[in-house]
Amino acid sequence: MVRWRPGARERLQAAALERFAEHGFDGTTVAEIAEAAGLTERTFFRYFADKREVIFAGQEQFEQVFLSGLEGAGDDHPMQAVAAALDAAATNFFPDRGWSRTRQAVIDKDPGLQERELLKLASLATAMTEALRRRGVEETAASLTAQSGVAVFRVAFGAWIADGETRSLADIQRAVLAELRGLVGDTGE
Amino acid sequence: MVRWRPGARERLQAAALERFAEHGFDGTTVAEIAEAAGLTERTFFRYFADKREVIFAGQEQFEQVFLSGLEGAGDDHPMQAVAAALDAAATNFFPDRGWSRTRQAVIDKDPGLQERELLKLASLATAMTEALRRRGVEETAASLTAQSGVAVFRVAFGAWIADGETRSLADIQRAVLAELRGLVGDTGE
DNA sequence: GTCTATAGTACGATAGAC
DNA sequence: GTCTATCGTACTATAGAC
Repeated sequence: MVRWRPGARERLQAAALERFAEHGFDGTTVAEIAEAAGLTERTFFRYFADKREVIFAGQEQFEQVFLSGLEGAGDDHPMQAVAAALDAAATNFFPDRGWSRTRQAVIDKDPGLQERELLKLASLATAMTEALRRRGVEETAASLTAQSGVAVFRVAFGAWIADGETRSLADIQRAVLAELRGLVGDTGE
Repeated sequence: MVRWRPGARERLQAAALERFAEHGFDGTTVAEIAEAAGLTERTFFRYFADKREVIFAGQEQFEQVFLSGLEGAGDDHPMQAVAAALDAAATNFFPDRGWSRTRQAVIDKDPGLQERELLKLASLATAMTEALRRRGVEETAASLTAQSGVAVFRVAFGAWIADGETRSLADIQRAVLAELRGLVGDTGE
């Protein structure tokens, strides 16, 4: 007989997503999530700094995939390094489109979760900015490139989980990036 | 003898910013802010949905200036319309660099306020996306253009409030936009 | 694991302005 | 009388302190 079953973190995350999807984020208390996972409220907060974090765990890994993609890129134009990072992220991080759809539907219904998502994406942009700086890219350029990359990811991800979409995330990202080039590049000043 | 002084909202905002700057966001309670404004906690929440909102009031006006700038633009390339919106916003909305610095310093110290700021900027991007759609711009292009515009604003605003900076926000924005064009446009695929 | 401060909600009471 | 700004109280949940 074990004193506690392993995988507490994962059980909490699964229970949370399930209940959020059914009763909404505000309609679910931390106590309910903990109980469904066979734990106490106190334990929940040992794993997650706040209630929202249970939806965003694994962020470090997510960021890491982008950064590895960046490092792996050659000594190219910064925007090409970001393109490589997007490719690396798409092929290494999103296995299950259905799960992504459920999770995003939960987030899209709650402003508090949207805030947290934006903070995570901003943190990703900051990390990419710093990585570009380390490659010798100047401050403003690094920041703009990183933010453009995140914008491409956001738009592409939204398309990827749309109903009926069958292309891979990597394919969509390449298409979106090409479109961005056309939009921003030749404005015929 | 009047029962209540006018300008309750403004008094609350001023008291809040002052105290946040001195004791931090977490180090200030709603009750303290209300008391400093000669009101009660209950009244605070009549004006602001939550504690963070007191820092972000006037957002509708801010958004409106961007949208007016967009509408005012001719039948140009979408990115040029966004450039016009940025110009309009810079010339009509930021009178006091010192106040902006204080406010931003408060925000930059608190992740909760950063989240809210990102949500507001995302809401601005959404509004600009919809305005572009109304001009006949296709969905993905509208979203990318709007997000690029907001990215330019963020980077330029950060530079504008930096120590020693003397250029106008409008000037900085034009420079940043030009840099973005160079970065995204000619990646020599 | 218990205790507590704070944020935020719900419903209601009061009282001046008109 | 209606409208609107304020305040009172009681309550729940989050989150941090002990």
